[in-house]
Amino acid sequence: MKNNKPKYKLIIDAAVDVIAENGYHGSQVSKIAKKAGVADGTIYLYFKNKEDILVSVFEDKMGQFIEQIATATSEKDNANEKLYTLIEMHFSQLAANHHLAIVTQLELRQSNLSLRQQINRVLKPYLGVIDGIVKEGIEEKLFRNDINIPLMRQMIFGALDETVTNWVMNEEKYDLVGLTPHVHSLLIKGISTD
Amino acid sequence: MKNNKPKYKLIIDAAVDVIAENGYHGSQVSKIAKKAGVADGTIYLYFKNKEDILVSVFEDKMGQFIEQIATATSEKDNANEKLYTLIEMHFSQLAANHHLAIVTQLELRQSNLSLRQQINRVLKPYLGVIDGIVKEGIEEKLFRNDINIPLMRQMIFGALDETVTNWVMNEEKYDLVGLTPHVHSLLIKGISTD
Amino acid sequence: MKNNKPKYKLIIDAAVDVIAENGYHGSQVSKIAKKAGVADGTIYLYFKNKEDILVSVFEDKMGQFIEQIATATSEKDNANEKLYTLIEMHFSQLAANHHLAIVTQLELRQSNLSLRQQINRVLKPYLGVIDGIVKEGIEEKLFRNDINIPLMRQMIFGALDETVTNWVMNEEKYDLVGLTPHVHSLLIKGISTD
Amino acid sequence: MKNNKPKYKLIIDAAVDVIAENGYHGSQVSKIAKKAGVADGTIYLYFKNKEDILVSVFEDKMGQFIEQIATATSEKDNANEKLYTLIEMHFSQLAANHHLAIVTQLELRQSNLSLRQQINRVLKPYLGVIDGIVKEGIEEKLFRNDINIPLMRQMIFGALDETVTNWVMNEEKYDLVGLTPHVHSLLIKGISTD
DNA sequence: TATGAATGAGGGTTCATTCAT
DNA sequence: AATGAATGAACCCTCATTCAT
Repeated sequence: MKNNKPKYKLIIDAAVDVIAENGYHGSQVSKIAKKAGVADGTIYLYFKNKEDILVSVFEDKMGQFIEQIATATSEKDNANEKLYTLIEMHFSQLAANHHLAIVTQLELRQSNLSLRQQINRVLKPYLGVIDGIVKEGIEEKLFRNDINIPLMRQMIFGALDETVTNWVMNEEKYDLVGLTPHVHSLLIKGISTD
Repeated sequence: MKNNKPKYKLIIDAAVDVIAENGYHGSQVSKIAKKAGVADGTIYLYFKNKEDILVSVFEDKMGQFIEQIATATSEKDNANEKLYTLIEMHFSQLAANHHLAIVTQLELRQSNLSLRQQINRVLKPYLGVIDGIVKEGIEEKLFRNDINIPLMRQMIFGALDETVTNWVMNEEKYDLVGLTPHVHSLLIKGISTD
Repeated sequence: MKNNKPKYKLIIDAAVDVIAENGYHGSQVSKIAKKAGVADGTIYLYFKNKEDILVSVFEDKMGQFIEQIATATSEKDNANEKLYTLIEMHFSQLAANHHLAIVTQLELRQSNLSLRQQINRVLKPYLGVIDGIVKEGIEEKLFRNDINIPLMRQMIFGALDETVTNWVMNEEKYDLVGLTPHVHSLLIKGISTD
Repeated sequence: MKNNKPKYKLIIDAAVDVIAENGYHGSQVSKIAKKAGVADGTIYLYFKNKEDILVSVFEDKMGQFIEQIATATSEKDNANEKLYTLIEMHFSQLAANHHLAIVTQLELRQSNLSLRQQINRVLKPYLGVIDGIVKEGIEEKLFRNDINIPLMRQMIFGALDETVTNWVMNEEKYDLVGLTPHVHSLLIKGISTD
């Protein structure tokens, strides 16, 4: 219901900007309300509490993020290409959205455990996409069949996430998307020479 | 009767326990002082402020953590074995210290940027150890010579970190150390069948 | 039932009472809030910080004090009568307001330099009134033309201030306003017999 | 007893310097101890508490101040000259001792009521000296015999004190001692032309 | 006498949330 | 639906004083 309201969207977008500009701890509800052009109290007509705003930011933005990746990978023919596309889009979407990258990689991690768990819940479908690619790769005999799928998924996600975080913390000074083939190659072939 | 441990150590150890039990935001200085058996004011004879306690916890505990790994890996003969040992010890040390694992993987990440940057500073030597192993592997021709070392290091660290975080968030229900050969294998050989 | 006074005024009046009763250092913000019948946080909707309450008390109360004196003296015909009126009103206004007298003569002086300088700023117009009377007296040839005006103003203010402070410190046991003719006479004619 | 100890003196002198340099509220006991070259605890072998240090500073320094003035005035032949000498020495002693002037005129006034009352006790003898001069002047028929002596004393002290305070607050930019004849003249002859 | 490590009470201020309008 | 004034709980840190040595 609330997703259809324009104010809901106004507040979500204001929250991303405010958090990116002021940091997690500098983002008071009143500041978000001001940026969104609504009264403080209005926030509570659309969100249960402050944490709900943050979760909703993540749901909303990551929802789109994940959907884009899910759609794009589904159009590829094999697991190898799908993984490449996933990496490329993971990087390109965050590289294209400065504020969102700061919020997801740095600011939202400063939240309490409860929020972190809800964020993980939002990430579940993305992890599902990765799982699907790995499974498909095994079926296609492109990937080894002795791998622990959840573990592989963690490694892929951990590698991408750490790469993006480092890029953000280094003030986005280099070309993130350009790392795609290297990351893909390392995940596919590993580090070994043989 | 009295505790002979130096107060500095008492406070560090108390902080780990209190943070693990109450979470980052539930860890008031007074709670740490009480657990350490000292007065609130005594904390400030040994630490500049609350953030300094947290940084010191990380420096102290991670300092040992890193040193153990550095020593153990240096005793191995080649990069392959060194990487295996690094993974195994990374997992085993955190698996052996429940509270420390919670603090490093979950609670300390909820901190502000300033603290995060200090934490990264402490991690530098560990990243240096990983870099060293990768370089050595290339020299030994065990590892491919076309890999981007900082990227590889990020992927290794990201994979280990994500694996431990997931283990902690899943309430440590499975055997973390047992994942060592799988993680090692994936990093070394990648996911591909050929 | 509810108090219709604006909160700003409620807090100012509460502050005068609380400071007079508890002393400067015994006047916690929470005590002032309680006396004013508002929440602690409400104070900060009307005042920047605690010091701002104190400055505002002085501005508000002394503003009225000074205006009364300025108006009354302007209605007198010559500098001599104006000086008499100034002394009389200076004494009578403080004698009529027990709490205000304690606050201005004793408590507000226990403040830090920054507050003291702001208090001096508020007093400026009063010192200007005194200067004006002295100048007028010189023009009217009632007062000597060889006097240093700032010095004379300091002496007049110092004499009045010291007289009121002594009266307050002696628990207001005698008639302050009754001293008017003596103080006036001493300022006008000096101590000498010739 | 304690007055004979060198450490007592060391601490008193350190206190004057520390207060003049750091202000009343910036003068922690530990800072005074450090400046005096003794341990914090040693302070409490010579002084009951912090307030006692401050009272003792005033007793010690003002004791000398008053004694000098009492001696010098007693050597003059009539009340008129004695008053002149008192003003001159009041100004010159404070003008000669920058730190002491700051402490007596500004910093010590930021103290609580109890300390202020003790300071007044120390000032009593000085007020007695002024009283004596006024009485003598009346007896010598140099001064009017209809004046209220305590009031006159307040006015004299108030005038001198206000003059010195203004000089200190104006960063001692002009010649304080040079004001002596003007202040004397105003006190003796008043402001009137006749 | 002298030390200085240890104590612990005390308070200004912020900000998420509410509710009367 | 919308407002925004009002609420009040929560907490880090300082520093005068003590006391075991």
